[in-house]
Amino acid sequence: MLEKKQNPLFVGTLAKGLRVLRAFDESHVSLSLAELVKLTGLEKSAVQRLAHTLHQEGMLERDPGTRRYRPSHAWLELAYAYYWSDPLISRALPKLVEFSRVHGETVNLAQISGDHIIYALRLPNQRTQFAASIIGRRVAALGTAAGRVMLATWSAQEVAHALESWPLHAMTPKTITDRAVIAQEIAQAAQDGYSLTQGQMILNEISLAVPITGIDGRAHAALQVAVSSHSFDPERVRQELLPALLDTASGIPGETLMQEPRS
Amino acid sequence: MLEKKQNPLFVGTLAKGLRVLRAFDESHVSLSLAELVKLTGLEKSAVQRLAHTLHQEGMLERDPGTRRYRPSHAWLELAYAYYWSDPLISRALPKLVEFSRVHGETVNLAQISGDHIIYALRLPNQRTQFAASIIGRRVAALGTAAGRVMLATWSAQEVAHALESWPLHAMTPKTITDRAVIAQEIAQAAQDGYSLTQGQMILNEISLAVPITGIDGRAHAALQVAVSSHSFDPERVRQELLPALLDTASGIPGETLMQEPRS
DNA sequence: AGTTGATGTATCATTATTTAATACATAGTA
DNA sequence: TACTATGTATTAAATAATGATACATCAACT
Repeated sequence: MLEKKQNPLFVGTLAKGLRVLRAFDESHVSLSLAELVKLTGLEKSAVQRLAHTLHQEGMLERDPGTRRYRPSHAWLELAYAYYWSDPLISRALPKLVEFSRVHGETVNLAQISGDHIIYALRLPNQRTQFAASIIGRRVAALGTAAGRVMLATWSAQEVAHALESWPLHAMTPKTITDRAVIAQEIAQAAQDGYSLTQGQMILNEISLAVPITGIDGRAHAALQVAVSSHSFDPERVRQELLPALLDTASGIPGETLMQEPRS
Repeated sequence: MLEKKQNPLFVGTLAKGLRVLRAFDESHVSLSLAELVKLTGLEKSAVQRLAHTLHQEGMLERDPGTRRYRPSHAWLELAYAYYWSDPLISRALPKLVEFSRVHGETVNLAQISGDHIIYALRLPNQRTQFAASIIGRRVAALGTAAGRVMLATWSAQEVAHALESWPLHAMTPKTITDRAVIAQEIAQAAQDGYSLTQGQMILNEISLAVPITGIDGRAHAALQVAVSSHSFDPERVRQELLPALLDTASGIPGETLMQEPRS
């Protein structure tokens, strides 16, 4: 039915079901059948059946009154399984907790995910925007200190490729959209071993990121602290937070050397 | 192919795909094709196709060397969508952050989910077990202070039903498995407005929970603090933490009165 | 009240898709 | 080298998903 022919191993029905799940996001917190039809582009009958099945299987809640579908607790259980599956998480979490406890500032673990970063762990400390406090958020990597400091550990070709092809979205009036400037920032981060941004995601926010590097020196994750520019200026961040953050990051091995044994 | 006949709206293929996803948990962090076959009970060919599709669609990572499948970052994105969809989360989060900042102790938001509780928000402060620090964990409700204090706001019939039919698993040598004793605890919690347990989930841990009640007085969520019995005794918890926790919980409305508008 | 339009629900013949068996490929072990 | 377990590829067969359609329900408007 769809124009795109695939490998015979491809199960279209499952892919469609996933499209229904992924229709939910921060601007679509609950969806009616008709809305699902619009968002997924699937047939009304198909959405009816898929949503029914997802509901039966406990993946979607349904409001009996409005008949709208919502994500279920199962979506949090999946995150739980993810956390166990990613070996970096268990190594990083205690260090983040310790940093948060000592410094009382917001600290995050970001991982590269294609051309975005995703926040895998967040320990919010100050009042901040909701989106900036919850895990799973994806942001264009080039626009973040975390993304830049990871790129700073990569090869020149990889950086060049990222600079010309990765997306970049203006989030605040101060967001840098000039890729040449970002190239500079990455080069600077490569020298300094950290990246610091101001007001890129949220106004009046200073963000400091350091890489979590593996044995080959390449980073796929970064530690990041976010502070308000009302309480900090960049210099104070460098003096008070940077050494501790570097220290914390160095205590987190960036790579696993062995595979999991059979279960 | 399965013996169970369903509503014609039920799409079996999608349900099978979900079974593959749900095969991953804390003791199955990565799975080979053969292991997926065992765990899901599906045909090898089916698993081959479903896993292939989930991989194509970005729901499963695959190690090119070992050919084992793992959860992908998409699992965290789903949690992100969940957080936006549940209106309690955005109301509770800033209060939890504030509590955590002021008291420096671990605080959680638990929600009832069938006969289990699920930890929807966690702000760990002290070093503690990994499982106790990450969101999405489900625990038998009767065995937790949070579950008991929620039940304490329910009707006598509901409590009776829960006491006789809900599961209960011994996690530590001190775990109470006598349902009569738990009945007592619930009755006590109904009087006190809080529930306090010691060493039920983790030895040397004291857990204090208070309900988040809606206008009808029934709770579907609870705030819970966990402290080490090395630093606290129950009396000190009651004196130092309980008033603040009650205060925090009372600042979180437990129910929404209006529905979301169309998108 | 009655009409209209939008949404959710139910049914069913058609056929495209999944199925499950099998054969082949590859890798690790004895 | 042979053996076993695991992953991959290819089919014919028929099951199970499809999508069109009809019906039901509800809200808004005249």
